[in-house]
Amino acid sequence: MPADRGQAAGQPTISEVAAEAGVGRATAARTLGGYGYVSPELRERVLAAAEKLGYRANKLARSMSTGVSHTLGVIVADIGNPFFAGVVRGICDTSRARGFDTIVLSTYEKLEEEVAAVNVLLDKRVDGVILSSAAVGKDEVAHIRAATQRVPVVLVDRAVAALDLDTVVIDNRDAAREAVETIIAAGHRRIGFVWGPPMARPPATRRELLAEAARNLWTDGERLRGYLDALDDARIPFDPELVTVGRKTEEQATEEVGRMLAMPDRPTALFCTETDAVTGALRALRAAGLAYPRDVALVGFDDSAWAAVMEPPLTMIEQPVHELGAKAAQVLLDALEGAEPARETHTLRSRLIARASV
Amino acid sequence: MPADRGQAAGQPTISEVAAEAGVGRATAARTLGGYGYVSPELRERVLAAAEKLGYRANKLARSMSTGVSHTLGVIVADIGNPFFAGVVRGICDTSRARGFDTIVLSTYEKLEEEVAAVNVLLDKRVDGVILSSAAVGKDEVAHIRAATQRVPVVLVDRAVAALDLDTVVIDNRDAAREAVETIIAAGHRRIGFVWGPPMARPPATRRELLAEAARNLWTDGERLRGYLDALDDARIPFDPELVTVGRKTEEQATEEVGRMLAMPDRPTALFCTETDAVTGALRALRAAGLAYPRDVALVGFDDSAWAAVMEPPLTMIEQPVHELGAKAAQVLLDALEGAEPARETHTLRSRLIARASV
DNA sequence: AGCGATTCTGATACCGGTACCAGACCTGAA
DNA sequence: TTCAGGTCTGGTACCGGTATCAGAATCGCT
Repeated sequence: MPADRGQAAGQPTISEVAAEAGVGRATAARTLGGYGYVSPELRERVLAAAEKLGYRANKLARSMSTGVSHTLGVIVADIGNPFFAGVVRGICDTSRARGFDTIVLSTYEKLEEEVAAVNVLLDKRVDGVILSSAAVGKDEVAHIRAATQRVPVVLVDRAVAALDLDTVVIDNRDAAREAVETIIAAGHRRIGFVWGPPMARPPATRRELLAEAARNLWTDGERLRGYLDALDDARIPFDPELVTVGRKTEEQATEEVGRMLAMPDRPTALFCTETDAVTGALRALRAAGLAYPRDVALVGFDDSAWAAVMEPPLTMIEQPVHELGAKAAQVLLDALEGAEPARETHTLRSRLIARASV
Repeated sequence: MPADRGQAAGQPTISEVAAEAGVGRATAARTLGGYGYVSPELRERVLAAAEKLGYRANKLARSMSTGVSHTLGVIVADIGNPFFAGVVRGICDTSRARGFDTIVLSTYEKLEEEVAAVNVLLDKRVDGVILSSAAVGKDEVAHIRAATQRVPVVLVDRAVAALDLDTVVIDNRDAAREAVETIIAAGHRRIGFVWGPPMARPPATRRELLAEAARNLWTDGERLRGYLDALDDARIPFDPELVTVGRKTEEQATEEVGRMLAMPDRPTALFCTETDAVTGALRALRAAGLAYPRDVALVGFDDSAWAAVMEPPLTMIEQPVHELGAKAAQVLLDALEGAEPARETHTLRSRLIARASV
């Protein structure tokens, strides 16, 4: 006799329900699965039996049989980042509303974790994948390409140039330009850029910087371009000394901003491309005995409750995180329902919340 | 001929690998599954065939057959809360290290979502569940009890009195007492408590407040008790007017703190039990034209980068979020590996980070 | 050489669902 | 009465793995 492997204590199966109701297995399955013909009378009997036994369909078995799991896979760079937490919530809300579960995986910005995550999702036979990838170059997208051959994939927050996929992003470049324009309008001409693409040393030229940007995260590149756009429009020369260098950590931001602040012609304004860059900059400001907006103006990405309660409150860029996730889920779900994949980029608008830091 | 349901484009199965290698299905399965006997020669052939076809085991099918999914289910109250994000990371890190995947679900503090989440996880046949529940009373734990009959369940962050389960929490009561003691040591005697259990109106008595607390989230109750402990030790009479009332939102905190601040004998210190309570209090302070620590001292739960960069920096309680998750995962995994469930409560220590707000 | 033990293989029956299909039963029209 | 057609049921073959087991091949030992 085979052991009762695969059967947790007393999980009733459809066969048991059928036996209890005194009908065939197929009939019970049709009733419980909600497909095919079944007379009201038998239906009633089956339902009663299922109720009595506390039957719950084994979704694993169902997925096996149908090949559909009604589950979306989500891979984000860092679930601990409120930005992604918001995006995930948007995804969950809309997919839930359309009858799909979600499995969320976080890569903590590591490409190898991302590859592993894709495999986990594929192994679990999710129906589709939403991904904010750390991949950039052609040689880093093999796992994504492999995934697209199995299930629809939509990119969120970060476009990947090497890939032609449905993508949902915000207007990073415009948002950055608007922020820097605001700074310029307040009379500043020496504007530091905190958290560009990580480089070993300051770029020698603007060209070198852009080349490096192209080899890094799409969002960073876009925000950098927006910064340069604003500088160009105002005919402010680009100074390579005014962009941070090195790894993207709060500590590094503190250090680099400290370096800028120590320059004889130090920046009078700082544009921070992420929330950790803001806190890092703030630390540097304090260390240098400087205050905003008096000594230096400050604008950053990713608004939060904290930014609003700072004294003075911070001018920040608010991203439509929930909509970003919702839209991504919608695009994916539509594709799953047979809509022709348009492979287009959906760009959502962010918003500059002017407060008192510039 | 049956349609090719269940089979995504070109996913090779074990049968195809077996055919390609010219061996029986069972032999291929043994090789790829890593169990049973198989000669080096055939093993080599099978491996080569699998490689050639790009075979990946269907974990769904495997789970069906073995009844084990190597997946942990995690249900937290709000993944958007950095506290829980940290806990989740702790869980993921350790379960990953021990060969388990995790499925994370967020209930956004709604009990019905929690019930649904439990069902989703059970339907997906996870091997165990880690849960920070919003349930309190005996009548709210049916879903948890049902889950425990199928798989091991460990509670994290929030104990549930009605349940006898393995539980991993922090020393909320002690932490709160220590924080309030610090405030008292600085000479304060009128100390507001921001974000107690939600009540319609201020409690008439201390007894009523405690009764209400018992009907609410465990953490809130513990923190409240710690507050009262410190008051008692210092022989400071309890004033019901000094605890906030109403729903637990940042707005409500702002409003209630505003009310306190308008009192003739207003509090000279505020103890905030959660991060949103801190930002809410800060808003109220600003609205009242008051500054900390000059006019009122401030201590709050859940340290963050922002708290450190505030001017002046905030004294906060830091919770060991990562350890909390890691420990919970460890306890669950041990139970899964057959360790006798001890059904004990593991209490982790938090830490008061003294900065400049008191 | 004979024979039991050991090594190894591949049928085959599961797991718990879904899908197909043959056929029973019941109509109603010719 | 017969038969075409519809309604409804349950047997059975899947899905892609794992587990059992009978038996073939090989081996060592007397």
